[in-house]
Amino acid sequence: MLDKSHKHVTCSTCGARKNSLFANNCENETTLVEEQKTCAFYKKNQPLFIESSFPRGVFCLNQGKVKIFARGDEGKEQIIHIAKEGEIIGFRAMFSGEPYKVSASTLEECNICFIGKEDFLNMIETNATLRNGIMKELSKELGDRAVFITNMAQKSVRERLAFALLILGDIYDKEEINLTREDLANFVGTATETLIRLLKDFKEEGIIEIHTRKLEIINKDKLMHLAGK
Amino acid sequence: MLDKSHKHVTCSTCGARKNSLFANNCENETTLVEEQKTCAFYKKNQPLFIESSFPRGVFCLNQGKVKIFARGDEGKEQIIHIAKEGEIIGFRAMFSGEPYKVSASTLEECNICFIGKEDFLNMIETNATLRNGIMKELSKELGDRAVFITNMAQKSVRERLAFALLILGDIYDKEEINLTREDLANFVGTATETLIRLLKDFKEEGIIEIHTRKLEIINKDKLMHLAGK
DNA sequence: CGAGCGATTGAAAAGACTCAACCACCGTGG
DNA sequence: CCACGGTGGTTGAGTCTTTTCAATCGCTCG
Repeated sequence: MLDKSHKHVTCSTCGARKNSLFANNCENETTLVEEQKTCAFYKKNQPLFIESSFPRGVFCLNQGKVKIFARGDEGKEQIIHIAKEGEIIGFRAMFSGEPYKVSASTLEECNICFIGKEDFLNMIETNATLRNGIMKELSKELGDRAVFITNMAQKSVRERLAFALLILGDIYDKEEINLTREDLANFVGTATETLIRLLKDFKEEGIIEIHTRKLEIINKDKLMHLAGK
Repeated sequence: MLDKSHKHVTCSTCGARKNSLFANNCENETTLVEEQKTCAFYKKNQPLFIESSFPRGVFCLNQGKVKIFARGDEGKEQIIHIAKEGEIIGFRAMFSGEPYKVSASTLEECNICFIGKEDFLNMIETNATLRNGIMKELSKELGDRAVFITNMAQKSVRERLAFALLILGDIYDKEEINLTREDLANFVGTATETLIRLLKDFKEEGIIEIHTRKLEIINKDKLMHLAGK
């Protein structure tokens, strides 16, 4: 549980920054960000931004998990990515000149800082290291999404679930995976019922443990094999 | 048919450049590119680069169409994008530091120029307009791929085919769509047989005309409706 | 003219989805 | 403290889309 009273995060002492694109900022750059940002506590299931609206800045995730998702024609969510501590969220739309093509929403209680568009773009313009980091990140994600598309198109739901659990295992690291069945289904790209049946199979095969809603990966090797790696 | 003897393209007179990210280059920048690039004629079905190899530079498509695809575990291609005249190909891997996650291969006879990695990265570093164009492009594609993923996960094959044909209609512009059934199936993300059956349906519904291998879109409105737009 | 690849068709099987019902846990308010 | 309502989780049955496999066709190129 987060300390809800502590809503202000200081960049210079921010633990999440070490793993972020701001990691290589020097001291006066950090101070600059510190002055420009605002900071807020988010409850579970609160939106950061919504598809088709226009971006006003970027979000810096200090604590918690955030889902990035698009909505299909019937309104069903497709989760594209789950962001964890240290990630900067929403910078894509800073450059594209388009409205957001995805939405972002907290999966749990979060501490999130905000940097305005102007400030962020200025930083990009003047700080080559940061800029290169951003370009690298954009590029990496683009590659990841090519793989994601291919998985969606060619793998069975069972294989995709295995793949998804591996990704989630990394994201949740030492914690247990903690998502609603619906969110997990929307990440895998399947119906909730199908997902539940497959989880049961995985459990019976000794691949995962199910602790009510939380999932624990028992046999990572088997998962990797299933995912086709 | 291309004039195969004319293998050299001059940037300053290159028609494709007008629609490219190099469009805003000033004269001496254009001269610079001109000096650095090499130029080649490609036959049909020739690879530009292959997944998991390391990038040596970027490709500038002067004439023709190029498919960008990933391979699934069984080797089946998933076409992610089809590039046309004016597009710069392979710059993602310039920044990511990773090997290519996709392959590129010509779909027809092409004229393609090549700019080495060093030269390209220098240009990016010094030319802010070009750089911003690249960042914008990376961002746009990232957004497009979120939509692509969602379509794959949620739409039926029929809907995806409609969607694909609309995209192809734009890419082939005034020409007729000219792909093997297999390539089209690998773009839509389905089996070749399924694709063929659906094409037949579309034809019977007066949506497309089939001229042996080439396809002509007759009723774009109906397609848009089918694609769920 | 024949080989071979790409295109097409049919039939059967499999995977996944939908719908409907039911359960279980949790927080709320009486 | 307990009944209530609601959300999220689970199960079963039936249906439908899509895939797979096998066979045939037909054009094009050498």
